[in-house]
Amino acid sequence: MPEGHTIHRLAHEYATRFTPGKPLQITSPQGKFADSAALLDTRPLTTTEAHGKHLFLGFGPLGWVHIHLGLFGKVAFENTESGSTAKAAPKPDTVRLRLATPTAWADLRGPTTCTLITDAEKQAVQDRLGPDPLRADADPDRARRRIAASRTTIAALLMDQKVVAGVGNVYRAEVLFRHGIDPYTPGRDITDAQWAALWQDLVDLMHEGVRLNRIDTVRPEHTPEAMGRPPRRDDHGGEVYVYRRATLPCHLCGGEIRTADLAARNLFWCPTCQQP
DNA sequence: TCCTTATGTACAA
DNA sequence: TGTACCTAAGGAC
Repeated sequence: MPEGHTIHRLAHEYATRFTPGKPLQITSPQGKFADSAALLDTRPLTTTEAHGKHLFLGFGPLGWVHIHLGLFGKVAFENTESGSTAKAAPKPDTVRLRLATPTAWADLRGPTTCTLITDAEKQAVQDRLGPDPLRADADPDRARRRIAASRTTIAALLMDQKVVAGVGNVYRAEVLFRHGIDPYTPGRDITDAQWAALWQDLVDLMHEGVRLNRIDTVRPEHTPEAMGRPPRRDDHGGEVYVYRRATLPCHLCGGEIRTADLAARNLFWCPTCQQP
């Protein structure tokens, strides 16, 4: 479930479970990361960092493991210390990277990227990314300038990691709905006030996403309970206004949610609540 | 058991 | 714009 909130949560999880200092058994059961895993084996994880959808696991002078989950990547953590019985370890044949202590492990499967890189290479990755609403050092004006100069639609710009880092298909659809903005609005037509509100909302929503480990975007006054409707929860575990709700009635106006292809992704919006 | 789909990105043409 | 890549879940049979 990888948008930026997932990656920041993973950075925190890896850090709390494996730092500071304990030597780790580092392997690549699947083999595709075997050479680097051998280099890192028995070393401690020293720090972790997230920028947008990129995760960096720091191993001091040996560099960083750069992880990008892509669409399918997942990390499974297990602690065999507290639980009475360790869950049967899932099949190792797809595990790209395993960090393990005698009592805990973390298995990474299906990432689009898992490579050992240098400080300079890590910096180069980050230099290509826009501001991340989940990072304290983010400068929303950098994103603002790119958007203001662009004829590309705001829906496409929000997904462009060079513009804003960490926003994916769910947050993009939801934040545009929450501000009543037509996804096809060209970036240059987004006002300063609209951008300020979008950014602040992304900061709030994504922090909430980290905290809850899911994407919830429906305001309290619009929940099914508040609206007098039967309770519900979307497929992905949270509650949203438009994402993957094509042809269902809009929570606010009751009209049909629409979907369309935009840059090879599914866009969702309410044509009534999000007017040009 | 097969088919579709997915919260992503990179690269070729 | 199309395609390749990585994995697993859910639904149709």
